[in-house]
Amino acid sequence: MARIVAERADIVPKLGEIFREHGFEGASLALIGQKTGLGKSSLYHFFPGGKEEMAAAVLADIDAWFEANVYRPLREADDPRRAIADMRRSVVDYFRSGRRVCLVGAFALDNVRDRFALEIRNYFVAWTQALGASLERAGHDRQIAHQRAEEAVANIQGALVLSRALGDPSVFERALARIEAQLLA
Amino acid sequence: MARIVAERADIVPKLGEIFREHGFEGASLALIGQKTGLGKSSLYHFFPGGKEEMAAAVLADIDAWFEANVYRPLREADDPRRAIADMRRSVVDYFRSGRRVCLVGAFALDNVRDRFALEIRNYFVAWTQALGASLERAGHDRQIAHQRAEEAVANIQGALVLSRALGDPSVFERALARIEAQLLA
DNA sequence: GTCTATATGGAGATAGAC
DNA sequence: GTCTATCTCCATATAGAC
Repeated sequence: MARIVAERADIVPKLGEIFREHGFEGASLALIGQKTGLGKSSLYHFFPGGKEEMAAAVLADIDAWFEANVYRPLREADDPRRAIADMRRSVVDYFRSGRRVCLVGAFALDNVRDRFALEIRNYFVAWTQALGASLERAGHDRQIAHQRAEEAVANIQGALVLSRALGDPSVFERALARIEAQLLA
Repeated sequence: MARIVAERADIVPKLGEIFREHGFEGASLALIGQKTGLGKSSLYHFFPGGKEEMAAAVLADIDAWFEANVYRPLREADDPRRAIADMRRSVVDYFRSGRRVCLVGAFALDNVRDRFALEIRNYFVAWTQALGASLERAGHDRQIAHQRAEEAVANIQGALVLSRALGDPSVFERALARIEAQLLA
């Protein structure tokens, strides 16, 4: 099972952290090599497409994580209100109370936005639709459910921006408490 | 008055647009030279500190604009509720219904965040305090006013992220209508 | 799969003439 | 204040041995 040699699957999460901390352009191959402990040759062995392929792999990894841990629970849970409360916990945890940046949100504001426009779009569409489905099953009108979901997803991003700008994780936690309350109201 | 030769004051707004569109690292000196019509020498004549000084000048310019057009009206207007409605209009206009990125928010998520940590922080603190002052004068408890202001400022950033990610300005406009309604409620 | 060495381009920045 | 020419450095990416 566990091998000494590197595998793509081991590297991708590390790449994610590096991109989160330094951004796409700020994550030089030298830095990536340093942080992953891999030489450039190894990196190109795993990702022949270079940095762009690395970022794409990270985005796919993020998508898979949210699909399994956020979207699907929202869509399929027996109790939609409980699923929303679970979402809050997952999200606060995932973003480390706002200390961790949302890579997709950061990409959306960044120079790379055009290169990953589809992935960025899909992330937010999927989240909004899954949350909308939960709200609908919780008894809301379809239109209202979608509106509220969109609002919540946007507000989470806003909380990430502000809490990072102020260097204050409590901003994020308070915001997520409010967002959950609004969703459950 | 109006001279042919370039002045710092003429260049800074252009720099702002370039940084908004391409990010700090994506705005190469070659690109800046191209878009401003100035050679590198001229740019270094105006900004001996290079790109960092350019970005600092842009942030100072943004701060001055918000101070004059947003913060001061919020603090000093006779009718605080009217000031909040004016803020919404100013903000929708300024961000071109979400088509224009908030440079400060983008910097907050970017690699350059540490270099401009103070300016980024001040932007959001000033906005939150000015809006909080308006809400207080509108009759809210000090604590509540601050909370609501922080929430609104964060939500505006979230609206910018989402509307850009979806490529849909209507997301931004709807969000700002909601935000205004929540502030005036 | 990982190493060392290297190609090549573009980045930020500067010098000095005009 | 703006030009042309140039410096230096580091970026991404590749080649080929092991």
